[in-house]
Amino acid sequence: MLKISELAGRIGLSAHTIRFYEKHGLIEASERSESGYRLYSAADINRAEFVKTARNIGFSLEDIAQLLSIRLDRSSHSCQEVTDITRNKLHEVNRKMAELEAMQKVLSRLLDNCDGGLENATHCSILEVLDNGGLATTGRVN
Amino acid sequence: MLKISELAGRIGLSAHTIRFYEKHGLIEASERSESGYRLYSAADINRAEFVKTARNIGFSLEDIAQLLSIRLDRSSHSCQEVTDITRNKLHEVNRKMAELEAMQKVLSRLLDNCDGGLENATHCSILEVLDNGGLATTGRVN
DNA sequence: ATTGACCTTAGAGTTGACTCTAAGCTTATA
DNA sequence: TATAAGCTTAGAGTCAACTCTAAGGTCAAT
Repeated sequence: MLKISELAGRIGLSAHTIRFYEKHGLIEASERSESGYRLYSAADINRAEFVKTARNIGFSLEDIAQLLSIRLDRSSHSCQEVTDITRNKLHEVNRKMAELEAMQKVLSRLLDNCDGGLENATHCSILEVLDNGGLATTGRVN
Repeated sequence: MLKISELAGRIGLSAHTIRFYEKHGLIEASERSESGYRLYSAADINRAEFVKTARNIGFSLEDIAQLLSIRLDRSSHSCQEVTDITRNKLHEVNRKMAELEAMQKVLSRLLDNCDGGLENATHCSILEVLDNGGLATTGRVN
């Protein structure tokens, strides 16, 4: 049985975060010591590690709550429920990537067109683009 | 001179958001009507459009505040100050992209290895990976 | 004159995932 | 025995960028 900061050290979270996860139903201590300290069993540790792994991959706490409830009673849930959660997450990641890629392209182009020297910004091309509502789409299209 | 919701309609923001931007020093109404309504001049509109364009590109409100102060007095700022802000933003975007790419890889691999059928989740490979601390890095490396 | 749409302000609420504080027990070490 | 480290709780604070609410004043049209 581990105390909270032992568990924390083991899985790489703070004790604060573990209590926070507990409040959200993700992690629990199946026992308490006489003085009320949380005590984590091997099963509790596994569950906490599951949470940490899922979090590392990028699942939200809500996703993880769902995954945990499936994990708790695998036989009454379908494999599809798990892939659905995973696929939704992948879609979300893809959407965000697309957004970031668009930003990346614009920012790189802004930098390409601006020398960035120490002279004053009177004719700074980046400021001009911002003033003119964005990059003109004349010329070649990517 | 435009009233706030006219400006809002013109640049595609809500009146709420414009007031919010004003509170943060990004947008201002250079005049007020007798009854206290905000009135936006052509210069105010340009500034608001600058803000909107920068926001669309992905700059934070803080970045934009800096860009605006440069724009307000271009001759006493260097072009480099602008490229620094832009380059920092690009780095930030690159970092986030790398994170998302890592997530994307893991999620796709999880889905590849799982059939996602309607049978129960007793042997769901995704749950197994989560239980075992993540994807094993045996086999080929990407 | 009365709607209804629009404006004002100050300030609170939202989201997600923490992060920290305060006040007070408990346990281990010197 | 005293001190420090660690635990408990409830609840507040943080971040960014909105988003909304309440209570009230203004304006155009009927």
